[in-house]
Amino acid sequence: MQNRNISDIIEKYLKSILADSQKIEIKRSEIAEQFDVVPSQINYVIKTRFTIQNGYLVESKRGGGGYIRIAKVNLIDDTDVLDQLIDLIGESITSGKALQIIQSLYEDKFLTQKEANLVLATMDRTTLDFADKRLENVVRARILVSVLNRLRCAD
Amino acid sequence: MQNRNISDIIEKYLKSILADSQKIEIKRSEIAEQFDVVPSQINYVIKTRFTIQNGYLVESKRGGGGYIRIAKVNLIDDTDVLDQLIDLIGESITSGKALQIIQSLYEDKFLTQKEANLVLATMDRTTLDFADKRLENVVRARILVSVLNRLRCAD
DNA sequence: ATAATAATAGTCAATATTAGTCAAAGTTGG
DNA sequence: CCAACTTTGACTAATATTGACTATTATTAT
Repeated sequence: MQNRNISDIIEKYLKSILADSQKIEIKRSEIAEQFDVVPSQINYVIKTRFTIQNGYLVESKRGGGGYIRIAKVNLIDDTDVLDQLIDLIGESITSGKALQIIQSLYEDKFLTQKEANLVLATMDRTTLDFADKRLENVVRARILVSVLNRLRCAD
Repeated sequence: MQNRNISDIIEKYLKSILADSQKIEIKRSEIAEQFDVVPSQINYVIKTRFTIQNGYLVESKRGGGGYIRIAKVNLIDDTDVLDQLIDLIGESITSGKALQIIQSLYEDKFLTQKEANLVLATMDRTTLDFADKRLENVVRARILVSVLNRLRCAD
C-alpha cells in the first residue's frame, strides 16, 4: 500500500510542485535521474497522468536547453456536453455534421462567431479536400475532437 | 527556467529592442561577441526566429560597414506580406513553422489567445498524425492557408 | 583604373543536446 | 490465469552549437 509504483511517486512529486505554482518546467533527464528511472518513463507519467481531462496542458522542446512544461488549467464546469459530442463524433464525421456541431457550440456559447468561423474554415470540404472521402472524414473527426478537447479549458 | 539556450536569449534581446523601434540594425560580429557565440549563430537565430513567418523581414550587407537589419512587419494588414506568406507556405508546412505563424498572429493581435489555441489544436502534430508525414504537412498547409484567408476578411 | 587586401556576412555540414515513440518484457490485482 | 498497468531501452526526431569554407563589399596600394 505505502510502496506504490514509481510512476505514482513521480506524479505526486510533480503535482506537489504544481500545488504552489501554476506551471512547472522540467528537464526530462533530471527528473529521470532524480527518481532513477529511464527518461522515457517521464513521458509515460505525463501521458497517463497529466492529460487535458485532468486539467493539465503539456508542451515541450527538444535540443539544447530543451524542457517539458506542465501547466495547470481551469476546466469548464460542463464537460459532459463535450464528452457526449466526442463520443458522438467517433472516428469519422462529414462536413455537414461537423457544421451542425459547431453551430450548436456557438448557440451554447462555447464559441464566439469568429471562433466558430475559424474552426469551420479549418475543416470544411474545400479545405480538407481529400480524394478519399472516407479518410477526409476521419481527419475531420480528429480535428473536431481536438477542438472540443481544447474547449475544456476555461481560458 | 533560467538555463535556457543562448539562441533564445539572443532572440529575446533582439525582440526587446524591436519592441521600441520598428527596425534595428546590428553588426553580426558585435552581437556574437556580446553573447560569446560564433558569428554564424546569429544567422541561426535569425533563420529560426526572425523569418517572415515570425513577422520579420531581414536584409543585410557584407563588406566594410556591413550590417543586418531586422524589421517588424504586419502579416495580415499588408496584403503583399500576406500573399508572400501564403506563397511561402505553399503546399506543405511543418507544425513548427505553423506554430510560428500562429504565434505571430497572436502577437499582432489578429487572434485572441483562445482563437490561437483553437487554431493550433486543429493543426497540431498530435491531431493530424498521419503515417505519411508528407501528406500531413500538405493538409496542415491547406488548413493554415484557409485560416489566413478567413482572417483576411476581417469580421 | 585596377588589383590586392581587409572587413564584413552567408552557407553548410558535423556534432551535441535534448525529448518522443514504440514495442517488448515485467508486475500486479482480481 | 488474464488483463491492465508499469518499466525499460533501442531507435527516432527536433533543436542548438560550432567552425571551416565561401561570397560580397569597401578600402588601400600601385
